[in-house]
Amino acid sequence: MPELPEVQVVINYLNTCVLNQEIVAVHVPLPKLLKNISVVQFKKALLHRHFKKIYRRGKFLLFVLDNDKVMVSHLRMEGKYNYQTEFSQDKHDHLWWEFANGGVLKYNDSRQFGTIHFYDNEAAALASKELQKLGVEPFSEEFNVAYYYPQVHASKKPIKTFLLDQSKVVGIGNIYANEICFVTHIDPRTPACKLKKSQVQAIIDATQAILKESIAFNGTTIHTFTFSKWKPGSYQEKLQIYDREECLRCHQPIEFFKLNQRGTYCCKKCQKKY
DNA sequence: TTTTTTTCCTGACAGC
DNA sequence: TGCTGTCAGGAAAAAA
Repeated sequence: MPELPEVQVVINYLNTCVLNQEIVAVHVPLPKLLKNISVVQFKKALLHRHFKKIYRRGKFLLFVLDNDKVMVSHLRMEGKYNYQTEFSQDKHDHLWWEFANGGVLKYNDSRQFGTIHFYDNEAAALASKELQKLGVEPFSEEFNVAYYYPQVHASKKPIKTFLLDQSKVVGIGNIYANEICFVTHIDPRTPACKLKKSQVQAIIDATQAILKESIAFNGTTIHTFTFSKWKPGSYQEKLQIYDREECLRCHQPIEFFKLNQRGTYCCKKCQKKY
């Protein structure tokens, strides 16, 4: 389940293998993946072009073509990219590009939740319905107390749910939201508005530290599918509370419950509710 | 307006 | 073995 670190790792990977290669064929066996363009138009738009720049905004991947048009991909739950030097089709490969050098980039998505949009240029992509409402990047200078605290203070949502809100700060998903609450000793159910400025600062610091460290470990891989050629990350070994039964700090059993339909972990002793 | 619930989808797994 | 039910979760849409 890709959150910001996983998407960044994918971006780094794609930049090593598919940049500046001429696309000679496009296959889309699952047309519903394409949200605002037909299969015919999509193929026509990509044929004989190449990707000149690949980067991310939040959890969205932007593939900029040499004619400035942009493909925007969101992996949602299980989407993944695999590059192969020789083509072999795996189960759930829903889209792939063949390059002039013989390489193939495949998009694989067992749950079919991922989306692909297509825009005339970067400005149009960034102004689109999906990207336009995104909040600040967690590694940017804009992600600071002056920006975040007033919004946290104005919300009655549980803090963990608030952290997942991509219109405030992008990139945090369920796993890292759990980790951030644990590291900052805050019960995930605490209403956001109850938190002090110093705690919001601690959340900002923890968010940046955790996401950064996870990228260094190639992200978190919770579900590994045998058909995937994608090299899994190893940050799951560093997770302090997600998927654990006993607290690393105090060895008490960790409480597990659903908070707004999301699996939530909390150590009653180490995390305080306000 | 803000927050919560439902929906999308398939594979893994538990229980019978 | 094989069926049924439940769960996982990002984000849009619908409901409260």
